[in-house]
Amino acid sequence: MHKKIASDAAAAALSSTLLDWYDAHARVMPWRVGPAERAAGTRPDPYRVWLSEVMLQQTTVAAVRDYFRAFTDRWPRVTDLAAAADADVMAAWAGLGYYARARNLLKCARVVTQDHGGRFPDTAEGLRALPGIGPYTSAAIAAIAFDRPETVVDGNVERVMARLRGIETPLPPAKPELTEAAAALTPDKRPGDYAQAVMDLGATICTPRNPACGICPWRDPCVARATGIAAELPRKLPKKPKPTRFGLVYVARHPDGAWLLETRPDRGLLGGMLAYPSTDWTEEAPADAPPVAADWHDPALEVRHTFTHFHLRLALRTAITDAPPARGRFVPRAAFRPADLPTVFRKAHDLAAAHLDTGFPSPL
DNA sequence: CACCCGTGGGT
DNA sequence: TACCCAAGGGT
Repeated sequence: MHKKIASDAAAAALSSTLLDWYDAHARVMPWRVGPAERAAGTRPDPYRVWLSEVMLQQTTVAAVRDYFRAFTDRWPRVTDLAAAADADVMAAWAGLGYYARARNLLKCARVVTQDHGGRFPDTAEGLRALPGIGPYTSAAIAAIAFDRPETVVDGNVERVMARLRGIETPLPPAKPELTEAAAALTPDKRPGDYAQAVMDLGATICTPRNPACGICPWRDPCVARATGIAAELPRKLPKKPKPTRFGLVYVARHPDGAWLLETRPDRGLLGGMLAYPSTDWTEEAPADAPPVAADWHDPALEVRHTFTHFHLRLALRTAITDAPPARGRFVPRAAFRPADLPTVFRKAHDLAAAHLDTGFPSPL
């Protein structure tokens, strides 16, 4: 995308300083090639770079680690992932959030396998055409896996550039300006290490709240540090308040112990995920709409959960019935793992399971 | 372009 | 508690 590279001595000195810092402080991560391996000529595996970058979208390193290991243990190559069942991949992603990423991950693996012979395109443009790969991820894979001098711009880079250059334009309007600042510093040597260096800097030193300017490799050239406003940058436009929505969630068990579950439609919130049947989630309390005929109980318990753009309060309903469900299917106890549910439904499960174990007249 | 789309940790 | 934040992409 952004092919402009460091063109003057000052920019080259800045990127060189940061690469020196990176060589001394790079964090160890499961998807990174260590210095010894790199010295031996080992290149990063594009599949692992891609998988880690998609998992890391809007997500912390700590949250990703175990998922990355689980995925690469189970599906070591992109062709293995392409051959996986949709439900297995969605279940393995459960809890990580932004489930469209998992749907696009699988689409992408299948396109790479079927249309590209199992090999990822080695340019940002080629990568950008794949499902779930946008401006950031295409540049990151091209730089890290294929040594292309692409400019990688994520939230860390935006924050670091705003401070380094003292850019006070608020986000998101500042995006083009910050991207230009980042492009002017991108080196043509070791662009992948440089990209990871800026992101590591943002994650460990140039942090959102209390930046550790005293130990920053860029403390001397940093404009915001000089003017004392580092912690205030980048400025951001105010956000819209989150409304609260309400709904009912139905947890039914068959006398044989099976749970009544459904797979949500591919599009929209929690798309493609395993779930308990529920009403629509609306700002006015919705009407009761049980998925199966039963003597439904109201345990007076509520699940509270906050999504990206609204708060949710779900009233719990429980039942035990062997009636044929109008919606969803009974999943045998042995075939159901609560960890396969997205978090809001895992909360509902935990609440219902505790209730069914104690206060509910259950034959189970 | 504005909006939609999760989650867990930090303050 | 309530808010902020994270290695964004799709529509």
